[in-house]
Amino acid sequence: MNKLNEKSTYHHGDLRETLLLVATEMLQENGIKEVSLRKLASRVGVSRTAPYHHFKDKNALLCGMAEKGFEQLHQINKCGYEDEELSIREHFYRFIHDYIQFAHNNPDLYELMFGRTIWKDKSSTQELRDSAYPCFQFQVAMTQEWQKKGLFNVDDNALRVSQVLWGTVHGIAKLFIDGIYTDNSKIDEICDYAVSMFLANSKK
Amino acid sequence: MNKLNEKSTYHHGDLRETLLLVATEMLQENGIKEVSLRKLASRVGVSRTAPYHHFKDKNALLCGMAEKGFEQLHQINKCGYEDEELSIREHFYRFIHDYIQFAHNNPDLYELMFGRTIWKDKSSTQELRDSAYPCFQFQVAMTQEWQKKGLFNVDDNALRVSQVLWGTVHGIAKLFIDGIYTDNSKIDEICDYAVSMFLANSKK
DNA sequence: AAACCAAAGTTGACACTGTCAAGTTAAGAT
DNA sequence: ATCTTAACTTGACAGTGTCAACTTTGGTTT
Repeated sequence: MNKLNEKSTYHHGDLRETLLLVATEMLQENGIKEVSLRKLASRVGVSRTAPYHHFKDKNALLCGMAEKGFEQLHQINKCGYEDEELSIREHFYRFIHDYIQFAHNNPDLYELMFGRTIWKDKSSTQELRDSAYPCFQFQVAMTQEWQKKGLFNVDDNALRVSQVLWGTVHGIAKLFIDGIYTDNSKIDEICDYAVSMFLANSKK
Repeated sequence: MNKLNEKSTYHHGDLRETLLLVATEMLQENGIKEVSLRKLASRVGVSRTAPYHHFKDKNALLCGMAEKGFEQLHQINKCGYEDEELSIREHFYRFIHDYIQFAHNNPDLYELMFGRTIWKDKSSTQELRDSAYPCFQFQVAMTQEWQKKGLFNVDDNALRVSQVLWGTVHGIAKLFIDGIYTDNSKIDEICDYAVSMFLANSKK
């Protein structure tokens, strides 16, 4: 377990974390298609099947990577929300911009986090859900807070507002990172329009 | 070339179409992960590499499948739009509902049509683009028409309105079919809310 | 009618993938 | 000093996409 003494190569010491790290590197460099357990293992300098002592299968590894992604995104949301310099309206702006920016900066990770591969067929691990749900819930809580403060109609169901809101942000993000909206220079402009649309009849 | 005389088995006669058809069946049955060229070929009753005479590679086959999907979706949009019984507002309702319904009915096909696999890295075929772009453009044209008729603010950039609108619809659809929004019974409710949100300060 | 060509379909081969079973190493507890 | 057990390795298997070389066939040209 000595990271300093590098002599003992048989036991890696911190393989699980290293695998997650390097796999995420590979994901960002060449996309999900190039993330194979064998290439990963060889790049980390370990045998083909070593990862199986830390992850049940490839799906579990992918879930682990997505998990870290949700922690990042959650952190970004928190930071924006806790910035006391901003008005409510600015908080809302910032949420949308930061969210889409995150997706744009980490397209393959974002794809992984929200993609079918991980979520359908109940193939998500418990750990993934434990990291993703609080992130989702934080977004609902923020929306609720904004609603209370007059940004949205208080009569509307808060969950629905938040679902439509997240849908919009998620949809725009995906259309960009999947290469269907191709003009990246227009991201901010589209974000701005989305914001103004949501706040069209807000009193604040 | 005789479909009736089934004796000559060497030449299939209509392999390209059959491959697209059966591949799409496989997609709907067991998801993209179970669509392999070899299983497809064997199911069609042809050798492993026969498909290569009709599609450059697997990607081209997938593009071909998506192509058909866009034709379907385009048709659905047209049908809804050309229904003369409906008011403008109802047309708008119908577009959103039909769109999300299509995605919900064909989750894997929808995933394929709009996913990274096909669009990123310029890996889309010319034929796919020729079938997808008119479909996208029709949606922009509809939005423009609605804008003219007073559903949206005429001062806003029509392309932006349409991009945000499509983003919302696409995002909600994806969150459902990817298994992140899990309560399918709430689809209509969310659609309704999205519609009312977009038309909050419409004059019509 | 004979010869020919190009399209359509075949088999063999290769490198790559995820994953299992069985064996090896070594770190830490008794 | 011994033992347990987690971490790691090698060998093996079935499955994948795709290439090259070969065979069959239908239609066109002489």
